[in-house]
Amino acid sequence: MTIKLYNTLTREVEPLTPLRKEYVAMYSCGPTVYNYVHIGNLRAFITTDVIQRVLKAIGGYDVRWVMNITNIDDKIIRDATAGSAAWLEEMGIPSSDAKQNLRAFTRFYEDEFLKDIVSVGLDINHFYKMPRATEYIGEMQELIRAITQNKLAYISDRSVYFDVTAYEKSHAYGRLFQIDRENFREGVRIDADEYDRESVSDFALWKGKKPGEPFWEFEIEGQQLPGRPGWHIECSAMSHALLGLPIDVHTGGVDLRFPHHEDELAQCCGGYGVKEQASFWVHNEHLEVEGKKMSKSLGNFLTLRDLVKQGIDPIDFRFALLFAHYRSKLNFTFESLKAASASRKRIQEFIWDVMSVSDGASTDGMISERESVPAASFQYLIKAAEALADDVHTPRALAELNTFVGSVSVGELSAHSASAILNELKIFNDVFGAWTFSPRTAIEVPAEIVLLAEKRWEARKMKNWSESDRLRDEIANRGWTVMDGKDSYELEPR
RNA sequence: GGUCCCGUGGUAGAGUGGCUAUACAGAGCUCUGCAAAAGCUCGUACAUCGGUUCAAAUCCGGUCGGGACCUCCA
Repeated sequence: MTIKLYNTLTREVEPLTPLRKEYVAMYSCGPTVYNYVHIGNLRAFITTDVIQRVLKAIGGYDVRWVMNITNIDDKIIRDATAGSAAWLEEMGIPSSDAKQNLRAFTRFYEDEFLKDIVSVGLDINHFYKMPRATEYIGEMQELIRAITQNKLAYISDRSVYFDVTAYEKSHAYGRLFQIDRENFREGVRIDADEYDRESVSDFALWKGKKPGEPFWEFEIEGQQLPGRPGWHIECSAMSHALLGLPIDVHTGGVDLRFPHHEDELAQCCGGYGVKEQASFWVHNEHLEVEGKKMSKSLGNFLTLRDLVKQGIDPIDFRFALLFAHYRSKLNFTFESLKAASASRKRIQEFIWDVMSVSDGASTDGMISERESVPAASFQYLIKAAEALADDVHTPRALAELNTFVGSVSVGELSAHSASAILNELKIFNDVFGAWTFSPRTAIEVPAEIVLLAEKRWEARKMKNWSESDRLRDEIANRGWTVMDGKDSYELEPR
């Protein structure tokens, strides 16, 4: 199925035609590892994961997906120094070597990041590469030299800056974001750092070292400029090094359109001489918490840890996000999370019910069984797939999927049809990553509960309703629900 | 100051000129000794004011409200 995506470059939903025969090349801006990621960050990673999965499961493509780890930047340097309040015991003892501290500090948060994305349903095996910025310093320096040779950069005060004015003479700048430079907001700090640049729109490609900071040697134009890379350069260099330019899809949060992506694009065009860095630029909207942007001062700043502490299953969080389109702002509330959780369980129960009818015939990955799915219901699955192909419209796909579930009477299903349905649902789960197709795990019931239940069953057989109800209440008080069947009962945790 | 987005039922969230999702919660019913689970049914929502139109939640304008971005925030 052809996949359509909204492209920030054209402001339109367009069909994706991969540039290469073998695979779709996709690059996603990853985390800056100086803290735990918050749930807003996670939306970006879950979105990009789902896009990647749609390309595979619905588009039928192979995908080479790269997500970078930014392990060098101003905030990291600020926090990763000896004596910093942000330094945690788990990171070990800070040394006098700035680079070593940087490494210990960033590896810690990198590991935490990986744990977090895995728990919200990302599969590390889906990544073609997860490059660390500091491992591509050489490639970045190459690119900076190329840009400088093309007269699109200048050296000032031992740093290197991209010259936007020069670039604009031969290229369009502001393709992803309309910039109104005449009306920069008054009072906002224009110069975010202490480096010298000729124009406020210029940005640093390379920042000269300051005392105590980690640095790399850099020779350019016959000068030695020890320092570190600017923020935007890493994504340009790594997407080029690992995937080759242009790539098919570049993703990130809306806030990255400018300046980060705009500058990335300019660096690629100005340095590598390509017309495009990516065919598609895809940006996810932000997540809000209780109707407000997440911020520490509002006290609505949440990490995955905060949710887990409240007993929330990270997969429920993932699922809750998919109830909204990735380009809409999403209002995260605990109530909607509960709704998503119940909704996810309902489909899980359906899957297990169908599994119990299925003949277990595995036709994994084959769609030849489709005719076995009741035709009236099957159309909903088609619609669900179409919704996913149409700019990854997960809420519409879920609506169709729910309608599908409601349209199937599991009891009337043949074993063969049940298997066919399972195969179809597996394809959707390749996108949603929200369900399991392993058998229901039996839950260990404590012996005392079993004893009470047995006593109750006896009482019930004797039609001693009052005793039976009393025992049920007692079992309920201990956290279990009894469900009576025809000639047996089941216990479930409440 | 500039640029832009949004306001849909109790909640979340689709729809973007007529057919009006979906989920959760809630109500009623069926089933059940009573329950639970499940199934069925239901609510008649589109900020507000005006305009365009045979017809507007959907297009246009005003108002009110919320939000984002404007140099290193996903």
